[in-house]
Amino acid sequence: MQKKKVPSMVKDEQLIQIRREQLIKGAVKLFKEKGFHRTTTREMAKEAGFSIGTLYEYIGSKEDVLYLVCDSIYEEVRTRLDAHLAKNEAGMDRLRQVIASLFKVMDEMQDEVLIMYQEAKSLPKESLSYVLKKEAEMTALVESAVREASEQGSIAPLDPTEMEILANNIMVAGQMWTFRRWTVQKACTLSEYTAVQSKLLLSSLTVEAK
Amino acid sequence: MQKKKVPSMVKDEQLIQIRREQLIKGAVKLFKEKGFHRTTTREMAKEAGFSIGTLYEYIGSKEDVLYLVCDSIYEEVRTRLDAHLAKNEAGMDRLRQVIASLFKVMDEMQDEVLIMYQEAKSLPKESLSYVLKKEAEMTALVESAVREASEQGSIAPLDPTEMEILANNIMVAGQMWTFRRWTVQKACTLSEYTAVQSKLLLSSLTVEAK
Amino acid sequence: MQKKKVPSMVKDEQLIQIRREQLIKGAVKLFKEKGFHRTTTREMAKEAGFSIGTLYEYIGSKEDVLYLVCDSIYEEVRTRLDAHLAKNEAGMDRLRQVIASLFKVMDEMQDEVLIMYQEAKSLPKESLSYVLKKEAEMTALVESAVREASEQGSIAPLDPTEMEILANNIMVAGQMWTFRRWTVQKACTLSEYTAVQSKLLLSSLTVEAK
Amino acid sequence: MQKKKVPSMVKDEQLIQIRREQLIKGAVKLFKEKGFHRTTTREMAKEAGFSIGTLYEYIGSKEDVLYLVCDSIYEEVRTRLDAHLAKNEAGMDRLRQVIASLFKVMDEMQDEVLIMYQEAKSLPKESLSYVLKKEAEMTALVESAVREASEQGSIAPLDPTEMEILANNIMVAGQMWTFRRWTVQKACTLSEYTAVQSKLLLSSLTVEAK
DNA sequence: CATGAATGAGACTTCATTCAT
DNA sequence: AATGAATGAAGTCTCATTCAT
Repeated sequence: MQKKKVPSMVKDEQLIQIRREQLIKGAVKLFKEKGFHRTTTREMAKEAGFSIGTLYEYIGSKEDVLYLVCDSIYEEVRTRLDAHLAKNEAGMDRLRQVIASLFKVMDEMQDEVLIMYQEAKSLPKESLSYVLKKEAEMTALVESAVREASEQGSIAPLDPTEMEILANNIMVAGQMWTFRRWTVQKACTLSEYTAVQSKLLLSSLTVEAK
Repeated sequence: MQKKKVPSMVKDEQLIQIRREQLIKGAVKLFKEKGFHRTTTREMAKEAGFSIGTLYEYIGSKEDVLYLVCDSIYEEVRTRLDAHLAKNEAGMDRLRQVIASLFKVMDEMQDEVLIMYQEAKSLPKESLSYVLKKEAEMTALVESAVREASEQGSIAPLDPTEMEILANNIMVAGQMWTFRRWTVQKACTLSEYTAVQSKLLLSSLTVEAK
Repeated sequence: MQKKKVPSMVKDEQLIQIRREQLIKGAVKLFKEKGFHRTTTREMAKEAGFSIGTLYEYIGSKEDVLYLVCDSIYEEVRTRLDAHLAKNEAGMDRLRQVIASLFKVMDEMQDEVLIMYQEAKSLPKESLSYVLKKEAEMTALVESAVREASEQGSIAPLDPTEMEILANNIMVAGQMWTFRRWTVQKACTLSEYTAVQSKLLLSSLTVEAK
Repeated sequence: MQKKKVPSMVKDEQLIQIRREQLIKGAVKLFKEKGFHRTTTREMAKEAGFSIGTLYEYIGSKEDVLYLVCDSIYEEVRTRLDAHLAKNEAGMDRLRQVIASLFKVMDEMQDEVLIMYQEAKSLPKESLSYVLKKEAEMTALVESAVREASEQGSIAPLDPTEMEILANNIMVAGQMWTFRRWTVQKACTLSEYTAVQSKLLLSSLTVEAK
């Protein structure tokens, strides 16, 4: 569950950071095109702009690249989400804001999100746990917004299980925008999608004015 | 978009059927454990109970096995779903029945469903289209139940986009039961899950008695 | 050096003959198209009109087919050559007749001759010896015609080595018509070729009238 | 018809040259023993002194080795022939020199020549065309010597078709020394062979003093 | 630190041959 | 005598990883 330490032969921490950023950027591009398994280490090195030998100065195995990519994607998602959620609202408004932000971020990072959900399963067990934990943290964030809204809501409040499932529904609705894109992005724009999902998902928490 | 014809050197159609069933059964087990890419053709043959030479009497390439597996899973899902939906109800009851049945089938076929959603992307383009089409058919089935319920409902009816997205939400809620199992199956049983999701997903179509 | 006995599980000698003729005919067609090594036993069986199991009732190994084919071709070449040489001439006329007949047969059996010269090397040693012996017999036939002509000639006779080489030159001239066809058949017709080669090859035995 | 570019993963052009020379040398030895089809890529690598992985750093496919071998043989034949033909003679002497040189080279490179004539047919079409073109160039060289001799000759000159066929006869006589070696090398030494063939092949261009 | 040539295990696939029916 | 499904050795080629320079 710990942040896994990816081994490197290089001492200079700053250089490691730079090289890994290059690496991740190239790898995302390649994984997007052909998936993790069909991408070779040589291709990764080339796309990153260095040699295969150098690649192995900064990672221990091919799987490390996948871990680096997944970790970086989650980090980025969190960063962006936090940025969107900077101004602190509360209750129902907060929840709507969370949904809108989540969807926005999912839209901005479509390719990365797709990679996460399609390739994470290839991570070694330990790395997978770590990534799943991060995902759980995000769900918890959503859930806490749900809880707040529920408590403040004008309707009979949801019980804990219901809140947990609703939080998951919201998360999945965000992911749906990318992994069912062929259907859902043909039907509407992101803002329409956000509006409709807010209505559908939150109707158990609201009474619409007639 | 056509059902792809997987080539075989064997003439006896019935034998082909038998062997492919053995093959699919073994492959599902292996894919479940290690994924498609990490499973070798030899392992597939062995698990199915025949030699590598025999394997290639019944398929043209490794990818054909994945196609066979995906196709068979969808076929099975449809068959089971149709069986569950035999008795014809209507309106809101019908929709609740569709949801319950869908979730039931997803629960029964957890491993298979997981494989579908994780490996389908590795299918060659054409086969992928075919599989996506099958998935779209199922979504359409759900959507028609939504439409019926919406029209009969006591609340302001949903517009077409809303109905489409709701149908997708329902489909995804079914899949969630398997691919977020570590979260959601820890929180509740299938029947609880079904009850909660019915409430949450359908609240936009119902007014709960106070 | 003996005519090799190709093993068969079948008793009926007549049937063996029939099946092997079918087999040879099909094999010649296939070898012509793709060579011996690139032709599979399955293809041979199919082209011959029976199953792979039946094929192995009439031969012991794939190489046997090649032997059968080569043997049959030589047999055919000899038969045709003998037919052409039926009317007995003598001396120079005989030699000219031998050349013309040889070339004629080579022309008629181009594909077969090509196969012989390209695939014979793949025969097992023993079979190869046998085939080479047949070829040596034909060369001997030519050589004897050369000898006769030389003795009867109006010019200083050739010594034995010269005669042997001349005989080989004549044989090779016949084969050239097929295996250098892209050059030589573009330059002239068979009868022109025969005339020219007779002049060139036999000029050491003749004095042309001035 | 272009010189085909055989792909390599290695950048150092000089190293490519070295490794390919090792490869060709080993391959010639193996092809000599068992032919192209019966030689495995592993054997090639081993004989060349490196691993199978390294082999594929320097070629794209097994067929590339055959092409490399054939190309190299022709190159070598040409180089040697040109060396032999350095001193410029003319007319009949030139033609005799060409024949002697050709035969000499064929004798020196017996194994290689045999490979060329037995395996070239297995080259992919394009490579085959390229090799045939090289062979045509050599024939043209011979033909031009024939033409010169014919024009200078004391006898009625040959017409173009006759000259072309004579050139082919000379080429084939050279090849005969290797591919009918079991007959012809038993009968005489190379210098005897050269003398006899010069007499036989060129008698149409000369009048021998009595 | 960077490079890239070398390695070899192991992947997929073919196909000659057998043998029960 | 005919069939064709089954077999598995063996072939070609890939690619993650190492290590000398």
